[in-house]
Amino acid sequence: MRAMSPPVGLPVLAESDLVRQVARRLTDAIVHGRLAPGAKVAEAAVARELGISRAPVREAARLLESQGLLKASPRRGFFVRELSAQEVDELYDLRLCVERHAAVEAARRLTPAARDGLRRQLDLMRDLARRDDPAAIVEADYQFHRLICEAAGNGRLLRLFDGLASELRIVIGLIGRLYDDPGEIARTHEPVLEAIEAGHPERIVAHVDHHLGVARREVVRLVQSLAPNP
Amino acid sequence: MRAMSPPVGLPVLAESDLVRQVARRLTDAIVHGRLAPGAKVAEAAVARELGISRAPVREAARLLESQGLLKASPRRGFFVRELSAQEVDELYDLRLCVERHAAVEAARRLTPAARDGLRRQLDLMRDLARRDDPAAIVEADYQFHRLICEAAGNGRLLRLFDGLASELRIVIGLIGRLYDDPGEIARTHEPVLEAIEAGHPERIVAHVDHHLGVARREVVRLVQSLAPNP
DNA sequence: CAAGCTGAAAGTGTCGACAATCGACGCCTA
DNA sequence: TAGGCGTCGATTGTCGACACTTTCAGCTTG
Repeated sequence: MRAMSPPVGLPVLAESDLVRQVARRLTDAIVHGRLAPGAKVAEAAVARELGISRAPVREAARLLESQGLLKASPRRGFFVRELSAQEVDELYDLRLCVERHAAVEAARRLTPAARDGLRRQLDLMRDLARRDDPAAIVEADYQFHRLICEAAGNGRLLRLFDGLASELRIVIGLIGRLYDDPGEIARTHEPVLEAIEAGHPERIVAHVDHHLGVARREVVRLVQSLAPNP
Repeated sequence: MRAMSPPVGLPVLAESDLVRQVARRLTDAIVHGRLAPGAKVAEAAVARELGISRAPVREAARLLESQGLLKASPRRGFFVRELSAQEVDELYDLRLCVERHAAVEAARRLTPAARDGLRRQLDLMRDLARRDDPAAIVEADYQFHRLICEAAGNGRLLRLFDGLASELRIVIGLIGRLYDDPGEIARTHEPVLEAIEAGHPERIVAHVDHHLGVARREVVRLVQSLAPNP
């Protein structure tokens, strides 16, 4: 039942729940850019590399397809999703929609613990900005937004945010350095948190809009510069 | 540049993709109540019934799991998702968030064609209300909201709406008769469309809020009355 | 009579195999 | 030399098989 052939290289996966593990590994490879957009994900190759059979790989691929990380082309296989500038724009449109709501809700039911978590995350970002570690900053940025969604107290909203964010990571992981001035991130996040703490819905929406608007323009522009062909 | 042979080769050959077909059948069975919430979906049984092997069934089940229609329990199989009143509430929260945005965007870029489509859909609902066909009314209701999301011109938003709606269908299909007064549906939709045509964001949001708020309370109440036991 | 144990049946997780299909390469034809 | 056609290898879609788990009915026991 276990793979008998001695596969070289990668550690053989533990049994059961292979699907989730494969999905995690593939996701990781995609958001970290080891699998570039458009790259083919051959089931046989993945299976060989992990020392398992193709069945779990196929199921994991379906999972990632439904999350928008892979694209299935019948009879041809799975490919890492390619995001056009317009699709990135659409994604940010939804993020705006979702995060406005999340921030307002988070303000309505802000617990001291959630507030502290957000403050700590902001401090962390300021710290990372000083050290100039682009990857860590992007991660911390993501976590800050995620904490807001978490504080909104709607589990499904959080899942939705994760889905949008993971799709965006396809391109963001590629970009590497998202902002020219790392310190800018902390500065644009701060008013968002302040507005949440103050609890003024209009100010919250305004600041979220501004912050995401800046990020959106940046990412869209970078995506366009990456793929300038029609 | 090469000249592609047939400029319009519309009929893509029937994808021999069993997975999609199985997914469609299972989805159908769930939203039409033939598979009740909590029911076990045994792959072997489904495969036997359809005369195919288990592999495509498993993949289809994963697909539906990611859509929230099924729930996977490791080593035990797949079960039709059970929605608590709170989860339904959360779903409506997201619908509110998404449909507000969709309606405002739809108003911003309303084409005559989209406007006509919405008007026709409203007429259809009025018609169905007179005939008192609950299932058809629910379907027409769904289509009206979907048209608004379509008019918003964001493909991903539409997919998101479809996801939320299909989850809600688990319970709505169960309820059967959603409103006591069928004519009420048309009446609560009308101001939404009018606000969209008028193009006043605040009025749009207000009417969407009101309409969905009514529906939400109704569905949540019915779900609670259906499953008040632990 | 209820509770716990036992064993078999059913079902899942995974595997290797096989036919159908796709893409690429090279050959033939103008 | 450019373009179309057939063949070959590689990959996908699907299948049946097997070991391990879970479930459940029937039996034993307190």
